Amino acid sequence: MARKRSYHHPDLRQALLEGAVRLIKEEGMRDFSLRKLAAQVGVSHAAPYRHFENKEAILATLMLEGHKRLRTNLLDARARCPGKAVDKLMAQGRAYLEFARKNPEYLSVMFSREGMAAAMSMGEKLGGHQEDYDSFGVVETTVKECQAEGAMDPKVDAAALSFHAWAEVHGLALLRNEGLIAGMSEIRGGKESSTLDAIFGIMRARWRA
Amino acid sequence: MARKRSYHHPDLRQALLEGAVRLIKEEGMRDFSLRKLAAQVGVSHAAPYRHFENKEAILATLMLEGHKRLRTNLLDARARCPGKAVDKLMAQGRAYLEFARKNPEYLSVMFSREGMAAAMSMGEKLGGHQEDYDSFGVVETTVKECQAEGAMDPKVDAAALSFHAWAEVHGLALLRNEGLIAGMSEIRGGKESSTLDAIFGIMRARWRA
DNA sequence: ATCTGAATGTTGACACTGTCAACATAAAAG
DNA sequence: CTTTTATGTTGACAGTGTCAACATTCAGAT
Repeated sequence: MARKRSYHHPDLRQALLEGAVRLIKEEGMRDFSLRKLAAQVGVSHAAPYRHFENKEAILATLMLEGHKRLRTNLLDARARCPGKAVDKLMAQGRAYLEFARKNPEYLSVMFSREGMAAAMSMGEKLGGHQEDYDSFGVVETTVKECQAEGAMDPKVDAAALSFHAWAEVHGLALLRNEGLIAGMSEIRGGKESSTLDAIFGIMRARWRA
Repeated sequence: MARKRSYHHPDLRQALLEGAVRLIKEEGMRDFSLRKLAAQVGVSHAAPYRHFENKEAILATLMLEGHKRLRTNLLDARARCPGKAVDKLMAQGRAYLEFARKNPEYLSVMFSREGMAAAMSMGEKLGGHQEDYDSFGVVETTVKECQAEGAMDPKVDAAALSFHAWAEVHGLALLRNEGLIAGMSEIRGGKESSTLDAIFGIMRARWRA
């Protein structure tokens, strides 16, 4: 019977965030509730309000955290991948999908609700480190490299190209997370992984100049 | 003061579905509640349970309805577009985006929650008309036409190609519905529509054999 | 060390939600 | 006309997000 923690929690804010991730992972985004979270952390049901304005705020924080992690994953993928910019872009696509598979709880938060609207307005409060959460910017940078290397048309708007690449992978990640790809693959007697490989093959071929 | 409707509603089930769409459109998916719906339709808070098992069931029905509508939109787009299969595919992409813009309430339902899982299991109850809800199948058919016309590699799995095309547009629709594209375009001093046009230009160029 | 104010945690309430059981009424079947 | 079935209503229950009032602990000034 570990003696009850002191009246003041050592770092409740952090404990709440970690507990939220765990809870969402276990019971899914839909059943996530503040009261359960408070109970799980071992604190009364209104305590979270000393650290977060409301439920949305804690989710928004998680969303920012997710973009931060995604960004480092993308950066890692680019750094680890030798070769041309196009290959780096493909590597980032795979990293995105892997992130989505391993952290569905983050992805469901990152692109739900008013989405980045809350994150954006909150990002301003966080001081000058907005870059840290700019996962999209990583893609855009790589796209520009592709243009510089002549793999993509330099006359086309880089943002449009980046959005296209992003949407391509983002849509794929969502469809898979909802089980659509697995379902379809099963119906046709195949496996999800092979279907995904095929799709990436198509992407690769299409992106080559 | 129209006299109070008879104790038995002429067609409560349909009224509930229509009311749900209206409510979701007005107040957004998040604030949608059964009790508000019941009140708006002018019926007591438990009445909906005579027509739907629970809240999810009514949303699932809406989801099916959405896929049905999307499907007809895609079919229309294909029928209306003369020319090669690749052009028909592009037309379907634009139709998808238009549907997403005009019916965000449907889209948010169609691809939320366990998504199609509920719809699939429910679709079986609806008898042999499952095709009517198979919006994905329309895309796959067109892709196969592309292969037959030599615009796409016939050796590549048609399902993989279709998923790729679907994800491409689906991701785009979601990013736009969340305001991301509009936001980015604004930042760069452009308009959402022109950004989208650019993206479609890219898609078209990439899909050409 | 003591007093004082701010930070943090708790309790109890409120309005709201989804859902169910018990009841009431209308329509259909016999 | 009676009985059964379909449909709508009322009232309850547990659970939710949120707030105000209260309690406790910590930090800084005296």
